[in-house]
Amino acid sequence: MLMRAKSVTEQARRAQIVAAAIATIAELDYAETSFKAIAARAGLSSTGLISYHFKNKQELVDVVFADVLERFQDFVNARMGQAGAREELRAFLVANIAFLREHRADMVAFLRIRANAAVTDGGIAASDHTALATLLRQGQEAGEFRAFDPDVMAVFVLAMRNGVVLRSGSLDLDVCEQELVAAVDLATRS
Amino acid sequence: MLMRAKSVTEQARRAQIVAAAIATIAELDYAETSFKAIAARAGLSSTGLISYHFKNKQELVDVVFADVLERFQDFVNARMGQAGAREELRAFLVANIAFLREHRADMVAFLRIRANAAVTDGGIAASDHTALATLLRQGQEAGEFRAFDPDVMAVFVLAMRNGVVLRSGSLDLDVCEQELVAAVDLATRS
Amino acid sequence: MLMRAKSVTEQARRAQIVAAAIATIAELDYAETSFKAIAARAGLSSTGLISYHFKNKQELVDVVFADVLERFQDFVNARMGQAGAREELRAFLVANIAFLREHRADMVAFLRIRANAAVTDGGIAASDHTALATLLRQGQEAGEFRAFDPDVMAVFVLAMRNGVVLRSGSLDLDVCEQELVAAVDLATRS
Amino acid sequence: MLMRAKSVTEQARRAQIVAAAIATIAELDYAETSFKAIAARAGLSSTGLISYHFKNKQELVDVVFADVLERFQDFVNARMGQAGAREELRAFLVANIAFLREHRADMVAFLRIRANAAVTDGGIAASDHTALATLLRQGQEAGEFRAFDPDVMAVFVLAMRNGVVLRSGSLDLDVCEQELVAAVDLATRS
DNA sequence: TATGAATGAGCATTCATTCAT
DNA sequence: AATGAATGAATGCTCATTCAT
Repeated sequence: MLMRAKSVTEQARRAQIVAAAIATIAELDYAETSFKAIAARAGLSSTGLISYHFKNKQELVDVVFADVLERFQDFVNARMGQAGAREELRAFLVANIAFLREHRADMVAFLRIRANAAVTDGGIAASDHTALATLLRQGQEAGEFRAFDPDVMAVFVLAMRNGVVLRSGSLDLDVCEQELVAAVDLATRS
Repeated sequence: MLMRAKSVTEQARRAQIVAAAIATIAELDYAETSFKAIAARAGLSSTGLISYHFKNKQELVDVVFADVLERFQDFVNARMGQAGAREELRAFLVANIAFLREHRADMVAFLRIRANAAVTDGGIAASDHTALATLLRQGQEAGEFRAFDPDVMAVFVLAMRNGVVLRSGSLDLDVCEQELVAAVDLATRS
Repeated sequence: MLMRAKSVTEQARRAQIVAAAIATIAELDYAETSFKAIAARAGLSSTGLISYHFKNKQELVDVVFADVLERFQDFVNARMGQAGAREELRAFLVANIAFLREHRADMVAFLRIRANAAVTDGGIAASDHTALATLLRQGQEAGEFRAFDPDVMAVFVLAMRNGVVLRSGSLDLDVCEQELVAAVDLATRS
Repeated sequence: MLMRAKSVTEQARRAQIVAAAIATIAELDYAETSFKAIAARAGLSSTGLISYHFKNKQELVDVVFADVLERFQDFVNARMGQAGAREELRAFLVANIAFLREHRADMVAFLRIRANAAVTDGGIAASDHTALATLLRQGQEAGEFRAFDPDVMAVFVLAMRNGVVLRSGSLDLDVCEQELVAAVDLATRS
C-alpha cells in the first residue's frame, strides 16, 4: 500500500480534529456527534476541512479509536511488567483506573465508539481482550490463578472496568480502584 | 393521566412495531436504527404508520425499553426468592443468563438503548442497580457477604453480565453462566 | 347537476363539522387548521368521517365560507331596509358590529378563509362588496352621498369593518361602532 | 448578541432567497409557501440551501417581514415631515400608495405574513399602528382633527390601506389614492 | 354511517461530502 | 491548505385521503 508521507502541519491538523472528535463523543452521545459539532469544538471554520483530512467519517472514527487505544496501551504497558501474574493483573487494573482518572473523555469516547460497533478494523479492537486472556492463562500455568476459562474471565474483568468508566461521573474512583482490585483478586486467585 | 384504552388491533400493531424495533436495534447499530429500517423489518408499507401508532421516536424507544425491562424483570423475579442472600444472588445471575439465552436480541437492544442514554424515564432505568445493591447490603448484614461497597459491587456484577450479553454471539453461555456464578460468589462471600 | 338529497342526520353531521371547523380556524391559524384539530373539536373519533361527509378539504372550506356568509347576510338583511341611503348604510354598519358581537368566531374564520384565498366559488365571495357598492351608488343618485368611486368606497368601508373584526379582541366594540358610523358618514355624505 | 459578520456572497444569497420568498408568498397562499416552492423560484437546486442560510423557516419569515418593513418605513419616512398633521396624514397615505405601486408583491407578502401571525418579533409588527395613532393624537391637540378615538381611527386608516393592497390587482391605484386621501381627510378633519 | 387503521406524498431540517476559489 | 457555499440523500413527522369492516 503506497501512501504519501503526511506533512507536519497535516499531522497537527489531524491530531487537532481527532482531539475535538474525542471531546465531542464524550460530551454528546455518539449518535449526536456530527462533523458540525466536531468542527465547532476544534475551532474549525468548516466541516469541509474534516473531509479534506479524512477520507470519510468512518476513517475519522477509526483513527480516533486507534489513537486512544495506542495511548491507553502505552500508558498501561509502562506500568506493567511485574514479577508475578497476580501482581501483573493488579498493576493492569490500577493502570486502567489511573488512565481513567487522567483521560476520562478518551475512555468514554473509546467505549462509545466500540459500543456502536462502528470500528472497521476488528483486529485492533480485540487486542485488549487477547492480551488480558494471555496474562490470565499464564497465571494459571504458574499456579497463581485458579481454574477458569481465561477468555470468559477476561471478558468479566474488562466489563468491570468498563462499568467503572461509564459510571465514573458518579463514583469515587479511589473506592472503585480498591474494590476492583479486591474483587478481581478474589475471583481469580487460586 | 388520561388515556384511551387501546384496541386489540392497535395493541397488536404496536407490539409488532416494538418487536421490529428490537430486532433492528439488535441487528444494526442504535445510530442506524431509522423508522425506515424498522418499517422494512415489520413489513409496513410506510414509516407514517409508526408515527400513527407512536407519538414520536422517543416514545417508541421508551416503550421498547420499558417492554424489555418488564419482561426481563418478570422473568428474573419468577426465578428468585431464595432463602439466603448468596443463593439469591446466584439465582439472579442464573436467571439473567437464562433470559439472555432465550431473548438475546431483547437484551442487546436494551443495553444499546441504555448506552445511548435516550431513555426518558430515568427512574426505571436505574431500578436494576438499586435492587441489586439492596440485596448485597442485606447479605452483608446477614453476614453472608464480606465487607465491600455495595453500590460499587452492584456496578461490577451488572457490568459482568453486560459483558456477557455483548459477547454472547461468540461465547458459550453454559460456560459463562458457570464462570459468572463462581466469580461473583468468590468476589462477594465472606 | 343531479345530486341526492341529504338525509337529516347527514345534514346534522355536516353542520357539526362545519361548526367545529369555524371554531378551529378562529382559534388556531388557518394554516394550522387540520382535519385532526377539527375532529378533536367536534368530538369525532376519526378524521375519516370528515372525508366521508366532504369530498375534500376544499369543499369543507367552501361550505364553511358559504355557511357563515349566508347567516351573516340573513342577519344583516333583517336589520336593513331603512328609508334613505345614509340610514341604510348606518344600519349596515350597526348590523355588522352586532353580528361581530354575537358571532366573533364566525367572522374571524370567514376573514381568515378569504385572506388565504382558498375559496373556490368566487361569485359568492364578492357579493358582500357588490351589494354595498350598489347601495352607495343609489345614495349618490339620490343626492345623499357626495361624488366618489362607489367600488373603491365599498372597499374602504368593508376594509374598516374587517379591521375592527381582526382587532376585536383588544378593542371596545361600542366605541368602534360609534366611530365607524361617524367616520363612514363623514366620508360619504354630500 | 454575538453574530459573525456575513460575507458578501452570503448576503447576496440570503437576499436572493428573501426575494424568492416574497414572490412566493405573494403568488401562492401563505399556507402553500414551502421551501420547495421558494427554492424553485430562486433557482436553487436544493431546499437544503435555504436551511443552510437560515436557521429555520421562522427565521426566514421574520427576515422577510423585517426586510419589507424596513424598506417600507424608509420609503414612507422619506416622504413625510410635512408642516401640519393633515398634510402629514395625507403624505403618509400618498407614500403608502406609491410604495404599493412599486412594490406590490412586498406589501401583499407583508400582509399575508402578518395575517398568519407568524412573526416572532411582536414589537416591530405594531409600530405601524402606534406611529399613526400618535400622529392622529397630535393633530387633535393642534386642533386640526376632530374628536375621535385615535387608536380606533388608526385601525380604520390602516385597514383602508390594507383593503387597497389586497384589491390592488383589480383597482386603479390613481383613483384609490385620490379617494383614500379624500375619505380619510373627511373622516378626520375638524 | 361510522370507525380507525393504513397509505403515500409532502414537509422542514440535518448530514456527510464535494467543489470552486 | 483552507474556506464556505452547494449538493442531494436521508430523517422524523404530519397530512388529507382511502379502505375494510
